[in-house]
Amino acid sequence: MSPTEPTNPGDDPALLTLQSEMDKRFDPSTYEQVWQRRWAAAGVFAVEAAADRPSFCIMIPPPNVTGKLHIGHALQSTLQDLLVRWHRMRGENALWLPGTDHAGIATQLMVERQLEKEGTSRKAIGRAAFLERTWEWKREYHGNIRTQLDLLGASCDWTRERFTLDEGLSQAVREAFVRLYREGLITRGEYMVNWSPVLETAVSDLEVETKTVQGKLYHVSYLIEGEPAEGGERITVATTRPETMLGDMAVAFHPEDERYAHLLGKAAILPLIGRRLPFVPDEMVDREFGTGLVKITPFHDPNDFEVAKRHGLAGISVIDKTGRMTAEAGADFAGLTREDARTKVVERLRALGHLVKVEEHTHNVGHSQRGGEAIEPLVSTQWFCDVSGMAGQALAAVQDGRLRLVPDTWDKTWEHWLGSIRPWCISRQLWWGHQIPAWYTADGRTIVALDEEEAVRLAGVAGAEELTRDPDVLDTWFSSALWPFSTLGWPEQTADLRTFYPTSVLITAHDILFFWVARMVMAGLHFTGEVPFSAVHLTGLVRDADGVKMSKTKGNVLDPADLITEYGADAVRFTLASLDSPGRDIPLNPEQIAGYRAFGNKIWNATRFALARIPEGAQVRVSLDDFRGADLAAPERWILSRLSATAAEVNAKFESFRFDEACNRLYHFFWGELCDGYIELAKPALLGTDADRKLRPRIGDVLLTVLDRALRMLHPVMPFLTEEVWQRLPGREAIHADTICLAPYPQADLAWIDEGVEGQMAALFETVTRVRALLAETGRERKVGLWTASPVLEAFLGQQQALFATLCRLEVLEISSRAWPTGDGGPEDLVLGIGIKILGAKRGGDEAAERQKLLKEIEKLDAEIERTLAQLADESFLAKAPGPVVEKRRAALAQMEDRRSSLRSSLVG
RNA sequence: AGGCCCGUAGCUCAGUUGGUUAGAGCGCUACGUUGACAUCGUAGAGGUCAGCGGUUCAAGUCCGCUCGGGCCUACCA
Repeated sequence: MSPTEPTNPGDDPALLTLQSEMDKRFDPSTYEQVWQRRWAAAGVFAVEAAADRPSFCIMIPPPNVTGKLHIGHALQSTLQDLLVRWHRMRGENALWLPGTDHAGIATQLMVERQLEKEGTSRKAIGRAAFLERTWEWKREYHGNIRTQLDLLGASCDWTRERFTLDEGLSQAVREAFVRLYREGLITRGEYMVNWSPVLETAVSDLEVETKTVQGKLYHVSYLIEGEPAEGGERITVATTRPETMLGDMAVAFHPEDERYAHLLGKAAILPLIGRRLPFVPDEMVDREFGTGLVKITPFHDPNDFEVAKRHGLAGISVIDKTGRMTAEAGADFAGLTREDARTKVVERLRALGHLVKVEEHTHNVGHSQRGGEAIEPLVSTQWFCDVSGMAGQALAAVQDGRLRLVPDTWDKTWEHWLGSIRPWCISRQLWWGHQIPAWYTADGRTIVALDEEEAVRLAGVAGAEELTRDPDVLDTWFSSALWPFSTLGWPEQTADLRTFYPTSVLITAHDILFFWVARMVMAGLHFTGEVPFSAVHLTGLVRDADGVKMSKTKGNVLDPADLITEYGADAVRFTLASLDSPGRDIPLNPEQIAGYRAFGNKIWNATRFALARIPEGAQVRVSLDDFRGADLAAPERWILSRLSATAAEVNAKFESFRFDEACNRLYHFFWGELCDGYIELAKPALLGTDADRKLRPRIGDVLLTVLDRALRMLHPVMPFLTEEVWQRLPGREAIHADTICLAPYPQADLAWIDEGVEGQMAALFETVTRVRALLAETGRERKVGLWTASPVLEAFLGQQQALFATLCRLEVLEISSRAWPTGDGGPEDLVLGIGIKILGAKRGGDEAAERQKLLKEIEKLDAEIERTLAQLADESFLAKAPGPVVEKRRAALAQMEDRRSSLRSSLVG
C-alpha cells in the first residue's frame, strides 16, 4: 500500500479519530499505514522554527539515495523515532529531519553498471550525459527511502527533507571548501594516495581495509656496483611485490646495522634494468626482518615515499592508474597488469640467477572497501584537508563533556583515532558529486571561488572560457560532515538554524564513527563553534539469530520490509529497541519478533476486554488527582502506584538511552502487572454483581486511566497500535490531543507511589502462587486457612478475602491471627508474613516425591540459614557493613526460620 | 603489534555506584479452554556467573593473569 496514494479516506485530517468496533482478530496491517497517512495529512510531524518551546532535533543519518533500507537502518530509525516521539509528547518542538546522501562512488557504480548492460560506458557518453543519467536514476529511486521509513512509522518532517546534492547543500559545501582553502587548511599537492585501479580514483585511508593475505616473500640478490659478476659481493633484499622493483631507486639499511655499514656510499645494481641504486641508511628499516635490507620504490610504497623524501631521491611511476605497467617500467613490461608483471619479473630473475629463494608469507594488504580490489599506493595530485587542528577540538569536546559518546567505551577509540589523524584526501576522480570549486588559469594559477563568476573576477580574466575547472569531485563524506547544519540553511543564519542547531542527539551505527561522526564534530566545531549534537548513541550491528554478520552471499539477510509485512512495524520496532543494549552487536531472531507481536495481541485484547466490561459511564481521567480522596481499594491503589513507578523508570531509561531496559519495563508493566495482575484482580468486580462492584469504587475509571497512560508510555515504541487503540478510550477527548502522538507523555506521580500497599499486594500475589502450588499437589479439596501475626496484614487479608478466594478458586477460606494446628496432615507454607494451611486435605498424588521436594527445600533453607548465622556472628561484618545491610540479613534470617519451621510441620503430617 | 568488547539457564541476552537464596524472553515439563487473548493462563524443571589468583566484612560486579570468541586501529618490506 502506497503511503502517498491520495484517494484513501485516511488522508482527510478531519477523520483522525475512528469509532468502529475492535475486531476480535489482531491484524496490524489493517491500520498501520492508514495511520501513517493520516498523520502525514494532518501535518502532525511538521514543526515551526523558533517556536516558544524547547527544541529537540535529530538529523537522520542520510541513507544512499538509490539504496534500500537494511535492518541496521531499521534499528537506527526506530531509536531515532522513539526519541523524537518521546520528546514531542513531552511538549518539545521536536524535529526529525529526513534526507538522503548522493553516495558518490556507490551511485556512480550502479549507473555505470547499467550503462555497461546497454553496451556503453561513462566515458563514451561523456560527463554531462552521465550526470543527467545519474540524476534520472536518483529521481527514480528517491521515493524508496521514504516509503520504507513510512512502513516503519517514522515521524519525520518531510517538508524539510534534504539531499546532499541539492542546491542549498551544494552551496554549503562550496562555502566550506572556500573557507578552508582561504584558511590554508585545504591544499593541493602531489602525494602518495590510496588508489583504486578499478574505480580509477583516489580513496581516503578510511576507505581502505587491511586484509591478511597469504603471499610470497621473494629474496632477490643484487650485485654491488663495481664488483665482478662472478664471485663479487652481492646483497639480498626481500620483497612481496617484485614487480615494483622496476621503480626502485635505492636500497636502505638501518643506520646502526654493522653488517651493511660498509655499503654506505656504494650502490647496488638493479637486476633486469641495470639501474644504479645508492645505499641509504634509514631508521625505518627493521634489522630483524628479512635480510635487513629494503628496496626503496618511492612511488609505489608509502614508507618508501617517506624514505625517498628524507634522502632526496627521485621516483618514477611504473604502475598507472588502471593498474597496468607504464612505459617507464621498460618495454618488456609496459602494458602488463600488476599480476602479469609480477610473474614475468620473477621468471626473469629466476632465469638470470637472481632469485635466491621464495617463502610463503602472510602479510596485510590494503583493499578497497567498496570493490574489494587491492589498493595501489600511487603518487598523484590531489586535494588534501589538514584536519589536525579540528581533530584537537573534537578530542577536547569529548574530554570536557560537551559531547557525550554513548556508551562511553568509545571515548578511547575516539582519542586514539583523532590523536593520530593524518591529512584527509578529499578529491575523487569521479563525476557524481560536488565538483571542486577550483579553476585553473592558462598561466598556471589556481583560483578557488564560490562560483564561476567569482573565479573570473579573482583570476582577473575576461571570462569563464579562459578558466579550466578542476574536474574532480569531493569525497562524499565532505558533504556529510556538514549535514547537521547544512540541512538547516547554513551558511545563512536561518530561523531553522537558530532554532534547531546545535541538534540534540545523533544515532548511528558504530562503524561510521570516523567516516562520519568525527568529521561532523570537526566540521561543526570549526564552522559553527559548537558541537553539532551533544550526544551520540552508537548502536551495534544487527546480526542474524546465530550472531553471524548478515551478507547477501551468506543469504542470511533479513529485509525490514518483509519483517514488517509478517509481524507488523510495531513488533519489529519493539524487538529492535529492546535488543539495543550498549556496546554489543544485536542478534536478531524472527521468533523474538513473533513474541513481541504477541505482545501487541495482548495489548489489543486487554483493551477490548476493558472496553467491553467497564461499567457504564467510566472515563479516562486526565489527572490522577481525580482519584484523590476517593475510597480506592487496595488493587486500585496498587496499580496506580505501579503506574507511577513505571513512568518514573521509563522516562529515566529513555533519558539515558537505555531503550532495552525501558522496553523491558513497559513489557512487564503491561503484561505482568496490568494484565496478569490488575485485570485479573478487577475481574471479580467487573464481571460480578453490583454488590461486588460497590467494594471497588472507581474501578472502571482506574482501569481506563491506567490503560490510557500505559498506551501513551508505549507510544514511542509502538506508535501504530497505541494510536489505533487509544482513539477508542472513552474520555480521552479530555486530554485535548487529536492524536496520541501529541498527547502528553506520562510522568511519575510520586504521590501515588505507595510502598505499604505494594508490600501487601506482593504478599497477596505470593500467597496466591503458593496456594495454587499447594492445591495442585494436594488434590481437589479447596479449603485453605491463612494466618498472620501482623494486624495490618490480617485486616488487609480480611478485605481481600473474596478476591483471594476467587483467584485461587477456593471453596473455603478462613483467616486467623494464629497459626493453624499442625499434625493434621495438611501441608503448610509461610511467605512474606502470611502462613498458609491446606485445611483437612489429604495429600494426593505421589507422596514420596512431595516429601522429597519438601526435604530438598528445607535442606536449601538449612544451608542458607547457616550461612546467614555465620555472617551475623562475624564481628567484622557487624562492625563494617552498613546498618541497613545487617538489618536486612537479620530480617531475612527470621523469615527463613519461620518458613523452615512451617515446612517442617508440613513434613510431619 | 597496539587498543576495545564479550564469555551468566538448552538458545539469545539483562544484571545501574560491590550488599538477601543471580533474572527475562524463547524453548522444555505438567495441568488448564463456553467468558479479552491458545498470539492465552497456572505451576514447575533448568546456572560451581569461562578458569585461576587477589582486594574486601561481602565479588557475577573491582584488580591481575590464563583460556576461548569477536571487533577496531597500524607503514614490517
